Parts: sequence; C-alpha cells; structure tokens
Amino acid sequence: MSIDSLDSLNPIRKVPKYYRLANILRSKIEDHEWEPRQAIPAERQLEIVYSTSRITVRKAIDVLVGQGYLYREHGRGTFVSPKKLQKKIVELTSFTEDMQVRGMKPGQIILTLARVIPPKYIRAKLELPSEDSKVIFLERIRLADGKPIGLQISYLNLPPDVKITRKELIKIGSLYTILREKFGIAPTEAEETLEATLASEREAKLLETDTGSPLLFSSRLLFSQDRKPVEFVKVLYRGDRYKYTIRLTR
Amino acid sequence: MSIDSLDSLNPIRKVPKYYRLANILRSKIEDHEWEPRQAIPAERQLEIVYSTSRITVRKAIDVLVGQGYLYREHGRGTFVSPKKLQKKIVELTSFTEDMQVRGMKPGQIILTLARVIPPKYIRAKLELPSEDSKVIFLERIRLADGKPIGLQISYLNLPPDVKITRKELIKIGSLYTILREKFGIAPTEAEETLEATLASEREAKLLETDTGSPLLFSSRLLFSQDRKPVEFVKVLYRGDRYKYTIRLTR
DNA sequence: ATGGTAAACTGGTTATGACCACATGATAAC
DNA sequence: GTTATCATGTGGTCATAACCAGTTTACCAT
Repeated sequence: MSIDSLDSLNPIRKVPKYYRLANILRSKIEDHEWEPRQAIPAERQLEIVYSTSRITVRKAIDVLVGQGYLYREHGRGTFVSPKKLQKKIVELTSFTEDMQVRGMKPGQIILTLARVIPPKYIRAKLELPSEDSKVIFLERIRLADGKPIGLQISYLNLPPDVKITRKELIKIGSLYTILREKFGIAPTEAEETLEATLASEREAKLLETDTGSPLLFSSRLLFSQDRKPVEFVKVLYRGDRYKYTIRLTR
Repeated sequence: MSIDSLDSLNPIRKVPKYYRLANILRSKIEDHEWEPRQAIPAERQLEIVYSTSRITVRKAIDVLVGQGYLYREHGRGTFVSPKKLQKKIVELTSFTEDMQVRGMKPGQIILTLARVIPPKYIRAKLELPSEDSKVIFLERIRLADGKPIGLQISYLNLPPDVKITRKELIKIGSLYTILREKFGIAPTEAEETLEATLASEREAKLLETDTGSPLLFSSRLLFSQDRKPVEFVKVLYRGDRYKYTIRLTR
C-alpha cells in the first residue's frame, strides 16, 4: 500500500509525505493493530511497503517518537510506547485549547480590558521602548464547565492602531485566535514558570474559594514567530481543580 | 575550516559530525560572534565552510533549534534566538542535576529506606504483578545549600536480589546514578504532574516552615529504556524556595 | 513614481546509496 | 558444555543530488 493511494482522493498536495506516513502509522497504533512494547516493521521494510525512501520513513518515525507514540532502541528495533506515554506532550496551548483537551468547556468573565502603562517589570519582560509605552491589560476569570478555575492577568504588546473589543473577545473566546486572525501573530514559543502560592482575599472571592487556599501560579512570556515578546500572562489556578502534566525526556 | 580539523587532536571518533558541528555553532552564539535576532549563514554556505553535506548542517541546526538557540523562518533564514529562550529546556533531570543547574548544592536527609508492600495505587502505577510484591520505599528531605527545599517520597521497582544501602546512597547522593551504574537502568522518559497544595503539620515541621504554607507538589512516574515503570516519586517543594520553569513550543 | 513580475535567494522535502554502531542468534573452536 | 567469533538484522550517520515552497530584491513595463 503506497502512501499516495490512501490520500489520492485529496487533490491537495501540500502535506508532506512523511507527515502523511506518520498519520498512517499513528492510526495503526491507535487502532491497536500494533500493540504497546511490540516492535513495528523495520525501517527498510516500511520503505518497501509504502514505496518511499528511508529518509521519509525515518522522518515519519521521528514525528511519532516526538509525540511519544514510538521509541527506538539502537540495534533492536522501533517499538510502540505503553499507552501512558502516548500523546502526553508539552505543547504551547491557549487556555481554550487546554480546556478542550481536558474535556471541559472553556469560558470567561472579563473583569478589565484597557490600555495602560504597565509596571516596570512588565515593561522589561515585553521589551517596551519607552516608559510611557502602553499595553493592553486584560483581566479575566477563566471558567471550566462554567465554574471558576483560574484568574488570568494578561499584558499584551500589540500595534497601537489595532483595537481589541470586549465584544469580539466574548464572541471568539480565545485570545490566541484573535492574535492569529487579526494580527497575523502566531505564538510559537513561550517560557513558563510554575509555583505554588496562597489565595489572597480578593483572589479567593473571584475564584469562589477560601482565603489561604492553595493556588498553582503560572507566569508565561509568549513569543511570536520572530521571537519578539508579545504577551506576559499570569494565571492563578485553583489548586483543587487544576493539575499540570508534562512528559519529560532525556 | 572543516569540522575534523577542529577536533583532529582527539583520536576518538564516536561523536557524530552533526553533533560536533552543533557544538561549534553553539559556541559562536555563546561567544557572541552571532548576535540574537541575527541571521546565521545559509545552510548551503555552512555546507561549504565546514566542508560537509547539507544533511549534516541541517541536523546540527535541528539540535540547536531543539535547544532553543536557533529558530528558522521558511524562505528567510535561520536566526539566533533572544537570550531568554536559549538553553531553557524541559529535560528529565534528577534532583541532584536540577540543583546543580540552579547553582545550588544538593543534599539530603534520609528518613526511611525499606522494602515494603506499597499501597494499591502505587502497585497500579508501577505495574506490579501481585498484591504482595515489594518495592523499595525511600523518604528523604532534600536540601539546597543545606536548607530544606523538598520532601521526597519514592517507590522503586527494582530486581529483588539487589540491595541499596543507606551508605551508598549517602556516598553517591543521586539515586539516578545508582540506577545507572548498579542496575544498568537509564531513565529516559517520565510523566510528571504538578499541583499546588498546603503543608500538613508533619510536612511543615520537616521542611522547617509553617503549617498551611504553600507547596508545589510534583508526582513523577519514571520509565527505563524499555519503557517499563521504574519509580514513582512524589516531591513536596517549599513554595517559597522552588520554581519550575519550562520552555513551550508548538 | 508605481506596480507587477521574474530572478535569486532562503529553508523544506524526497530519493538513492553507502557505511557505521549496536544487538542477537547461529556457529565454530575449545 | 562453554566460550569466542561471525553473520545478519536493526537503527544511526553521512554524502550527493534534485526539486518544492516561501521571501526578498531587482528590474522592467506602465
């Protein structure tokens, strides 16, 4: 079975072959055609089966190794990962995407949306040129299935001529979508810090919990395609409702 | 300047060429020969300069992109990342390595070291065969520069014939080193969950802080080369002394 | 001057082919 | 039987070569 034959109905050819092959192989894993800890066919076999070159086979496998579906052992073969390790990726996601992955319905209550002169440390993080540079300040309560899960405070450095309105924020929901569609800014990289803290009186009230309850505090500096800082966002997550899971490799 | 000429003094040839080239390019960045946001020479240029093939150049660049030193823009070039994004990697590290990276001296106080029948949920996570399977239980206070920073509780599934003694644990310090050198087990992958919680009376006492102070709670399931679960470890970090930083991409 | 277009960059993909490094099992030597 | 060796199969590295796909620039027609 060649790769093209599977996709031949689709006249669009922009998707690279190694990527299509990765999808085929992934479905073999997800359909339990290949079981965990089992070896998949050797690279030189796959090369023949899908009538492609080894370089393409290897790139396809690279993709799946990166996603945790497969692992290689030099001299032995390539194997299917145990279920636990499949798909658990650290990826840069928006709150909206994050909630969808967790199977919850994202929501928001907008508290503040304004252009302000930010505190000094924000100015440094966003690499703003002058002391009176303004940024968009956005404070929201984030909801999961309608219930408060986090308090999100965001500082955005965007072209001054373009405005973001409450209305479109409510309609579209995801800030990242607005960044992409309205500004052509695609977040590609971020630095995130996680710590534990306690809820202040105000935070507790907004999150409908008790003062002094544990919060997972995330600070994220977001970069655009050209690695310019675009957003600095802090989120205080309710400790009882939010966990952070990542897959680590070495 | 070819790659070999730089390393010609070293007769050992086990290090791949793309890896050596990556080191050369990295040093150009770290020595400020190439500045952030600046384009590095085109791939076809590097190919000539280092008298190698494009595939090697690309693999070397891949390494540095993965480590955050470089980023590519299709059709435009390859650029040096801003300092902030360089080297900030999510990597599977032991507590000992983690502290060294943070510039602090790691230490420990061993509270318990014993073979025990673990709770049911641990048995499930470690995929133990029977209800009376025993594991190594290890409870330690972890120190940074001599001061308590975390309380670490570890369950290890290891061959029953080999023993770990208090003495070697104190001498070597790092459990991962013992795993590698004594058992031939190299941790390669892990799933880690982070949450926020509050210190109980006992935890506060051991960590020399107050009851009800915030703790960053990490749970990690560690896998060996062949993706078998080896260790389940929980760490309660003092919220005021420990932060967790990761680099996210998409 | 303006706008459009093509040439000349850049990185991205794919093919072919060779050889290296590691693991394993079969086989030969003891 | 035990041990050493080798053949074979696996993934890992590297070279050469061609073409695809975005971006920028220079030039030409208007």
